[in-house]
Amino acid sequence: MHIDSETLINALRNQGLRITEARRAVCSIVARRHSEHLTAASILEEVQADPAARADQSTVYRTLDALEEAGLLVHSHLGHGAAVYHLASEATHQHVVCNRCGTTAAVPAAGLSEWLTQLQETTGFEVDPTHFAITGTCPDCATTDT
Amino acid sequence: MHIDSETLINALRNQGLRITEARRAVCSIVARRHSEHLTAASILEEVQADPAARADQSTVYRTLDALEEAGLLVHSHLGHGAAVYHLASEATHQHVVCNRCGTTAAVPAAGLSEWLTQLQETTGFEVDPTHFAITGTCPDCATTDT
DNA sequence: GTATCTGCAAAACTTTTGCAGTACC
DNA sequence: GGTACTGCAAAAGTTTTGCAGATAC
Repeated sequence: MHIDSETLINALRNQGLRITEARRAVCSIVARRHSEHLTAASILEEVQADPAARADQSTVYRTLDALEEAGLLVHSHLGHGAAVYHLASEATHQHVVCNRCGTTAAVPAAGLSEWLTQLQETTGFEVDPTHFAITGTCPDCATTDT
Repeated sequence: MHIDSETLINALRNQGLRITEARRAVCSIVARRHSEHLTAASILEEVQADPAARADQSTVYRTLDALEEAGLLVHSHLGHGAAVYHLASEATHQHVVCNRCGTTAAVPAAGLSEWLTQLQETTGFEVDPTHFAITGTCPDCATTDT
């Protein structure tokens, strides 16, 4: 289910936030590229590439924060570098990340939820299944170099 | 099983690396404080506090890298901030990290290994169970503020 | 003696912040 | 009109790098 730009904008409006060009631009990019691993840097680059919509770095971060506050967006740390952002509605999947090439793969839901439940019961933590990444070595890198 | 400083030093020597005061100092700290969540900053602080062993920031990082290369040390990212280092021999446990207060808890092994095996089979990744952190909200923070 | 290490300093990289001006409602 | 947002610029925090000099082997 894809969220469109308007949905994001409306959600911001419902939070009492003002709708500005910069926010429209960021929402538009986030909505359009919802299936990718968006980093703040790539969003920034795309916003600044559009002469009609340029927004400053700090504005991009502040907008991403606002979207997170509103519960529409989540970020996760997939590796050593920058955080990646996804729509909260799509954040139901987890990732394994290759620690050599950065390739990611989706973690199959099977088995995960039982384990998370168990983890939650044992530790008392309310585990957030959207904010973690698992590292490993992808099949390609594993064969390329033992 | 605790690794002592000499074991680390010897391993470095076996890699053909030179044994310097700075490396001894870092190895000593890592060995002594093996059970803690050591950050580069805390190691640096401790090294510099010892007048007989001061080492520069860059030297600390380079030594930690060398120990990782040698397979004696691993680092993981538990949150938004700095990486934490542990001895590879002790890196058999995983962590849940509270995304509010930073408290960590150990993940019980029960259930984990089956799930990891399953994950490994499905994705083809050689999953590294030592380098990931799971975020969530710890019991304290969950009650403090809903 | 020489290749490796070290210290220093500065840069790289991501993210945050202060502040004066702009624009949304 | 007033408050919230923006852009700019600079800072903060962690990690990396270039280089000249020191040191382990």
